[in-house]
Amino acid sequence: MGTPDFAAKSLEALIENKYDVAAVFTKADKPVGRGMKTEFSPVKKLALENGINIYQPVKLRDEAIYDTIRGIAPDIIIVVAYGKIIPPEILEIPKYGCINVHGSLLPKYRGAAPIQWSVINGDRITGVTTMYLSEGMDEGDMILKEETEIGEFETAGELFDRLMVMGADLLIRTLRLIENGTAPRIPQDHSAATYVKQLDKSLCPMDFTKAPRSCIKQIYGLQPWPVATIRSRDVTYKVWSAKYTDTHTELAPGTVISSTDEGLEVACGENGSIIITSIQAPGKKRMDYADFLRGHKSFSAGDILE
RNA sequence: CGCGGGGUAGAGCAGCUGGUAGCUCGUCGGGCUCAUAACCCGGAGGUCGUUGGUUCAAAUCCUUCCCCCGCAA
Repeated sequence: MGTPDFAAKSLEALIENKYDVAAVFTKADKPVGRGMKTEFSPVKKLALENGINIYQPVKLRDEAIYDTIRGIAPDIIIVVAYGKIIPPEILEIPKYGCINVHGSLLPKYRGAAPIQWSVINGDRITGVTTMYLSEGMDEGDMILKEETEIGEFETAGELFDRLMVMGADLLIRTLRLIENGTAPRIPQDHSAATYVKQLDKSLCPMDFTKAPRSCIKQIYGLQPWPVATIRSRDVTYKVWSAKYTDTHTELAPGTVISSTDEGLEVACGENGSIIITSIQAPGKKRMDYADFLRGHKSFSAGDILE
């Protein structure tokens, strides 16, 4: 059961490793994207290509669904980013239970957007965890974990792509342990749990009162969506990349220090600054700051970014 | 038919109440200078996304299609 790319990668691994995928559950198709065209989810596309039965129930908490799943009689149910809560009645059906692949080192970052938050918060290490599903949100016993370092300028999207590969690999290793009956059940330390919420645009405006590293991490953690922004003279610009500086300034956070081909240097918290090197104006595409300067009324030193 | 913005020299933009195109940077040549990414002079470089139409005349007005971007999901 799953929906986006992250889940499709795991499904792909199952297929490549000759696991018998009896059925796939994915969210109902709905209009998406420009023009509101209806696109199939990545998981559905992959399932179609491989001739796997597809189910797209609107709600799972339904006796008819339970019967359907009992009819399929799965040995195990694998849930990856399905986007729905699995009712306890379903958890009881497979003899080996239900397992999940999560994009963080549990119990840290339970919830919706663990990968993005690990970047935004400036973590240096993150990873993926496989676990048994329980009734609580990401509270089940853990099976395997794998760690990885987060690059200083790695975007959440890039990390996402790496973790979905790691996750798929970890899933296969987890299944092998379960098949051998040697899979551990490691209870989570619930007192150490943290929860993260889905990202939204309220996180976008740059908060220059924070330290330079936090500013940098805000920029890279919000990619590819929803993307950090700055605002000046009633125009909002997306900020795509930035670098550190060795500047020490007394200027108020958000003040433009300089605007050159090198980039837009802005004062941050802790008397530091960052230099924005890639930006996007409304209706335009992303461009290097030097290119942006050619045809736009640029920012000037002393401007205060909102 | 979900809403909206845009496709003009290598790059970024202006022109768009119609008269065969301009700015900044880059590039080439020359000059100035101890010197320079500075300054001055000059040159090259454009099927104005595509199709058809209106007109004496269209980048500018109408039309077909393609592509990019934002919102919304």
